Amino acid sequence: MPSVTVENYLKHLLLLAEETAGLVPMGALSTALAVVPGTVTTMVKSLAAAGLVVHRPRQGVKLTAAGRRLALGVLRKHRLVETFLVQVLKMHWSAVNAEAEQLEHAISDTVLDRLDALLGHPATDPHGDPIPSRHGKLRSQVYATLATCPLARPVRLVRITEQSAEFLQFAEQHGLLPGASVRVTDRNLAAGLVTVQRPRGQPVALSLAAAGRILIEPAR
Amino acid sequence: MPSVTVENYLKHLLLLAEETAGLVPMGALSTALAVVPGTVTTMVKSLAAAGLVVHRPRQGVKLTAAGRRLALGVLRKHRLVETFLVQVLKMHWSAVNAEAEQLEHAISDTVLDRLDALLGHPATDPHGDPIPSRHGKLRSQVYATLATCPLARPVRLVRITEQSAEFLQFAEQHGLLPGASVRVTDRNLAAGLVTVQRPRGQPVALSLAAAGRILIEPAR
DNA sequence: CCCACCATTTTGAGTAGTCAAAATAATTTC
DNA sequence: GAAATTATTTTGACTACTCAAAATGGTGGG
Ligand SMILES: [Mn+2]
Ligand SMILES: [Mn+2]
Ligand SMILES: [Mn+2]
Ligand SMILES: [Mn+2]
Repeated sequence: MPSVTVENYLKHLLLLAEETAGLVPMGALSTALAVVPGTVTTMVKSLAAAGLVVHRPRQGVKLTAAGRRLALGVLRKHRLVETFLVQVLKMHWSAVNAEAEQLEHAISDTVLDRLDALLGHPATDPHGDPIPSRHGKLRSQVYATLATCPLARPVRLVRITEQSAEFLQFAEQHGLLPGASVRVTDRNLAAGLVTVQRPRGQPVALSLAAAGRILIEPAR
Repeated sequence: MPSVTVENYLKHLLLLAEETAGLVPMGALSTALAVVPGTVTTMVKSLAAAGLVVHRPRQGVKLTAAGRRLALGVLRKHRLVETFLVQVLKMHWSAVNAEAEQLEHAISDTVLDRLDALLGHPATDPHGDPIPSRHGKLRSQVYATLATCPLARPVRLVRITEQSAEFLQFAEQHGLLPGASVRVTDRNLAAGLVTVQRPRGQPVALSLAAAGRILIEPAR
């Protein structure tokens, strides 16, 4: 069985691959895992020796099919656990990422299946992140974001890709939850500011970076 | 925070202390943890240096107050998780010990409290094992067992201290569950055999060793 | 009292993962 | 097209466990 460390490397590699074309740079992994770059080089070489990743020195890494399979398993655990924590234990969506970070390594496939059934086989977690299927299918649709969508048109939030507890608390406070319907009333590229209006409520100002992490689809 | 290894050493030390007078011999810990004796010596010395245990060379180990406090926390997690797995996820009581062995190290105190509330603050787990309170109180009553109770009198099973999946499956098949009411009809010390009769059903034969792991109280 | 046996400890070695700091390669900048 | 900057790799060292096998210490039988 892969160690907790290996599972974390593979899962983060999968997440980074989603937002990176081609190889994931070593530095990105190093940042995501909060370890020093040299450590990543060492670990990636051993993952490569185990056939879980391909390492192109000085260029980056990517998962092999075997590595991706393992990573999807961990990600499925992560997101189902998050869903459980919110729906059954009524925890706040800003707190569950940290919890799931540990639990994803401790849950057996048996427990996972039971959890999945208990929750009614959900397709997404509390943040709108898609949950990989039992057989490793991951619905990864490309969405527009609050940073790119047309102005004034009503849009529905489908997913928040920012994990930090502070941001999620802020978002919830302003009704920016998956399913909410809003309109972008202004986008000031110079100032890097996006203004969002929801049906009944004050307008909310977001940085362009934050807006880019809120995925949407046209409403109605 | 203590590592998974340290948590396991402390928890097993607590369990072994329950069935041992005085110091726990190094060999007992070595067996319980499935590591070689020399490893236990090394680890116990480092636990002693951390103030979690007292080590009397060539005699044994015991928990300090600090070590016991930590061990009770782990045991509480273990038993609440077992209860959750049986009551909410409907798993078999013979499967949950192995699952909880991992999860006990991955659950935060926050999640634990929610779980405890969801389950209605249970006093015992599915095996009848007492669950330590949030503040580290462990009800440890001394019970008779099927190996020691008077013959022919009705007794109620309160706790099964044997954890092996095979035994628990066997026990369940013969209705030997916490709460069940039975009578010991015969006890043959020479053959090491105990015969148990339950209200409607065939008599069951148990080894003396197995019978000693089924704790009871007088019924009615 | 001594020897044999058993539990425990010691010694030496290995694996997994990590960091700090120096070396190297690739990319920008001028 | 150097020189400077930045990313990555290498090197050397450390922590936390673990095992195999040899050494040691108690105990209990003769
Ligand atoms: Mn994790
Ligand atoms: Mn999520
Ligand atoms: Mn454990
Ligand atoms: Mn139990």
